[in-house]
Amino acid sequence: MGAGAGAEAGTGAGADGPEADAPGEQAPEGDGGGLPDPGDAWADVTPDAARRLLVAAIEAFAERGYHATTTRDIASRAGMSPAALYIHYRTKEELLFQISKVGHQRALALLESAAGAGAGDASPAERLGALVRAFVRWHAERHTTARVVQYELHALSEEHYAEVAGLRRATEQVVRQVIEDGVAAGDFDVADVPGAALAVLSLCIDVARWFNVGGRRTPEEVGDLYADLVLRMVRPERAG
Amino acid sequence: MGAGAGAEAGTGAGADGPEADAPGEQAPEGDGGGLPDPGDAWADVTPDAARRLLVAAIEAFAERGYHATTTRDIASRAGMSPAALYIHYRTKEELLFQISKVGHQRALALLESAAGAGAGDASPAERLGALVRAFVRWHAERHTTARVVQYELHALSEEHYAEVAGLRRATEQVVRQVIEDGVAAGDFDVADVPGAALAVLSLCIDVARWFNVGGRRTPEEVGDLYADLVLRMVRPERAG
DNA sequence: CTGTGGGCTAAGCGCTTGCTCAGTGGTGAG
DNA sequence: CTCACCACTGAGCAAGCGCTTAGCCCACAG
Repeated sequence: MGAGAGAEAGTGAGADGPEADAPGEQAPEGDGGGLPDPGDAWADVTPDAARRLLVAAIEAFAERGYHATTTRDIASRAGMSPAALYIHYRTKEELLFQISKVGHQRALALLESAAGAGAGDASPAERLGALVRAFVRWHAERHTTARVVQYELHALSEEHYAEVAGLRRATEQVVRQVIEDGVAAGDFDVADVPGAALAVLSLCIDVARWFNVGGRRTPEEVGDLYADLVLRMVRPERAG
Repeated sequence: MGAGAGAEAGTGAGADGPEADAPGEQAPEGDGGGLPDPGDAWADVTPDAARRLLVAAIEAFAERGYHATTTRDIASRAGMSPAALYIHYRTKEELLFQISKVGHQRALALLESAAGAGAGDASPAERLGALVRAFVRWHAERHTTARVVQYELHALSEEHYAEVAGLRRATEQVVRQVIEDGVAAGDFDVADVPGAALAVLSLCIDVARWFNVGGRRTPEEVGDLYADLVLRMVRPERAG
């Protein structure tokens, strides 16, 4: 549903907005509500209690980090007793894995769809622009989920990490391919394709770190800005 | 006992190296050795025991995160009993604050020196290139420290965070100023200066997340690559 | 009505956490 | 030598952790 208040702020690198940051309370919650992140995005998770726990975990992990979040914290955010968590998830780590796996899958699907948009007729520049716009918007709009997805990897078990790492490699491959297509078509001038792909992904991912709903840019604005910057990075110096 | 083997691994967005990720061993270690990160960089911290604890904490926080690191872990890496930590630091959080504060101060000093290099005669493009090269190299070479500096902010107390946030704002201001100078001189074509500054900083900072010593690029190579990409982002489309 | 099944809770187990404190051992002044 | 000094240790405390268990409640089948 989009429309949220979006924008940014962060303090990230020094951020943008006033100095709005601090662990926030946020989530107005509720059906008609505003915040677009976890609420409706996980509507397909059933049963209801499992979804509430998942959403609560996303918010807690994003705010405090996995290790600083207790199972009691998650359960109480979901309005349940601590023991209820273990009816739906075997361990706290499995909760994180679910969030991470599904989050990565959705981000990858989004990227593939944007990169392949109008497969036959879209130019590499259009495809790269669409890809960046989509990926940035995802990291901004869903920055609560994205923070868990991008910054809590180290807390996964070895096997779970390996599974997620595969999705991450696929993600990078999509970006690399679009840039390679542009180079092959003569539309891009890029000496180091893997390096450029790395930079593009890095730029998009880092949005999750600094983006703040109270800031001055909407997810759409950041997406447009970044798509422009990325296209400048890869275009030949003298446009032709 | 100097350098413990430290460090970790990337996979960031898909990282760099082959697929080298997973908690890695690497660090050549030793006094004459290779790893440049914490060892000699904190040589001015005294007494000796306080420095060993600080270096141990940097490595542990970078590998596992602040909350997943125990005081016993830090102490044993430093070759001491858990109680010894409290002779030199009041709390575990104060240890983090020392690392974060000094790390931010050094990064800022580095940036200011690079941005002001040859103050009078260097062009904005040269200054921006030098700035990016220096900042990226710092995040790559000192990526263990940089990871703590950039990704453990949330674990600071409110007052300590506020102090560090001031340093971060100053950091952003340096980048913004160089870009503004370039725009004023007609050397850069940037519609949104704060937005471009944000992107530049974001790109540099994220290096700490994905950089891996076992990867295929040296800090210098990444610095050169990124300086080139950033200059393309801000240069007028038809170079003049 | 009785009986069954499963989502859920109160209580709590075993363990680890950050941190403390009485005491030890080595060093340097007198 | 004695003695104060202090970095440091061994032992351990209170609190909080992830997770388990026994049993409650209530919808639903018969």
